[in-house]
Amino acid sequence: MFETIQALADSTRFEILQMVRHNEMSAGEIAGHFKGITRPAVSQHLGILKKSGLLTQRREGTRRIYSIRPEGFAELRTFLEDFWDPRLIKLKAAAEKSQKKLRRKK
Amino acid sequence: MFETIQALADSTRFEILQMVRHNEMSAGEIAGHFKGITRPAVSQHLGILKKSGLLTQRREGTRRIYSIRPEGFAELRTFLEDFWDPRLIKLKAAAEKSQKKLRRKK
DNA sequence: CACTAACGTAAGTTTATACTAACATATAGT
DNA sequence: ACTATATGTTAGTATAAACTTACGTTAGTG
Repeated sequence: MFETIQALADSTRFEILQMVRHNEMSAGEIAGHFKGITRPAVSQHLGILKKSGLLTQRREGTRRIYSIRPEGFAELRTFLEDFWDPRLIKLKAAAEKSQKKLRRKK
Repeated sequence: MFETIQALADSTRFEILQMVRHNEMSAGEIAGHFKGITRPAVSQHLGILKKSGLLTQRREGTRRIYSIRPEGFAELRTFLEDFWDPRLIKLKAAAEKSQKKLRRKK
């Protein structure tokens, strides 16, 4: 899970995900969109994204096609939903309300 | 948004969030839970978390109390929901289904 | 006002991460 | 079998991020 977050937290990898978000792309196509960064570097990023579960890869001849792995994003969403339970917001709001009341009575 | 993701992607900051998730804590209390890391380092992490919108801070005398900022997490959740639109999953699933049918007819 | 407690901040150092260059592999075509 | 294309891998380097030490600040206390 934390691995997934770390995979997201790099601007190049973030861009890659934006790129393949709708249409799957080959490693070469992806690398072609980056200027000022070499192909091997992109390849390494693809490896990290794959390992983290945010991308999947399939082979097509000599090319490797990368596409979004929805499950990876779903897991992350679920984690965030569970992390900060909205029910706690209500409890906190109630607590603050009663505190204000007490202060006013002083 | 990306700032938020980067803020999450550090193990110390991740732990801090787990700690204050349910009960707000002072900077000193938080730093006290970390051995092998100094108080100033924790303070810097708190600054990053605050700047990213995941924590809020209020003063109480000489102490600073940190607590989760629900909006920060909500924004992140929303982003992830929008990022990979679930409707696309259905489209893709449908496409694959019809492909299988075509293959069977061969 | 002097002193302490609880912090944040800044400058410099260490460590982790991204990057490059050179090499390795695998598939397709001639 | 040879060559080209598309890509991954590895070792070493450069850059960014986290950490430490020393210092600064603000609110309470005698």
